[in-house]
Amino acid sequence: MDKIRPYSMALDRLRSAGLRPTRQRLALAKLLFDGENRHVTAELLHSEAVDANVRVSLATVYNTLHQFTEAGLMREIVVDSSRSYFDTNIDDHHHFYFEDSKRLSDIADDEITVSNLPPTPGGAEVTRVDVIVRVKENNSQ
Amino acid sequence: MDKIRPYSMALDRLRSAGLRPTRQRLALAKLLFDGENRHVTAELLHSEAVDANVRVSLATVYNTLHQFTEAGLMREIVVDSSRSYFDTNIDDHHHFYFEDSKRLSDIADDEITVSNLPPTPGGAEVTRVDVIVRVKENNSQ
DNA sequence: ATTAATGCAAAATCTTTGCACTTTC
DNA sequence: GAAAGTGCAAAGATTTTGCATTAAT
Repeated sequence: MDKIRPYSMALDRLRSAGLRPTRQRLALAKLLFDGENRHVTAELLHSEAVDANVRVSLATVYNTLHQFTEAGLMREIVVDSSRSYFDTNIDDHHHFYFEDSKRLSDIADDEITVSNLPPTPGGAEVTRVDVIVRVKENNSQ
Repeated sequence: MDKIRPYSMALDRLRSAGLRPTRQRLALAKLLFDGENRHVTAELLHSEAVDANVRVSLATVYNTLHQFTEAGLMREIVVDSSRSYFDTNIDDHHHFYFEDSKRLSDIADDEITVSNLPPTPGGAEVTRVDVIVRVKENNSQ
């Protein structure tokens, strides 16, 4: 009884986010939330779905990623102006961005220190602080 | 003889970057580098050029911004996946991003402290560390 | 004259939309 | 069966490209 039950995990997650558990959403949630945290583009997730024999259109993948993000199940990371990344890790954290392979990896919040933030102009409210460490693999490629 | 000579400033800047000082590049350099540091999109710079009666196409503005960036005269800031921003400030620094007005403002390097950076995976070389403080004006708009 | 830059329109991305069809509740 | 979600193709938006023309050295 202590076995992981991924299907119902995804189901519960959708239910508590107020999203109808349709076949497409369940399949995408399974790809996204079963296992480790991940960083995906719409294109990547769509091709994974197709590979897994899930019939879903790219437009629906876009919609779904935005719905998951709005529902607080994921967040969007902006590192490359030509494509959007979505992260299943919604805890406070930061990123390495590998410019060659165009991949992301997490930096936990306690692995980095940002201090001395100046006051925001006009007392604007801080939505989020993103630290992006851009790196380049200087070996291959 | 201590007067500012913006035209030749732009000229010298282009010359030392190895870029031919064409009419379009000179005009754009003038818009960009005369005065305070600025953050521009291609669209914005193009419309400023048109307003200033400079005949230049949007494609050339894109090309020019990229050439200036490659030459180290500017740098690109990624904060919004739907548009590219270019910054005339090439010193180490960070940014506030106003999500409502879609505008940027600089945070000088010494106004913020990033410490305890973890080692890069595989010893990859750090290209740049970007801190983006996303803010929302909670008054108007 | 040679070489580089420009303009234009067309193509290439990536992302969103409109609407008929399908699925969930 | 009412309401919400999906697919598809088409439209949008931003950025890039190809090539003939123009300008800089």
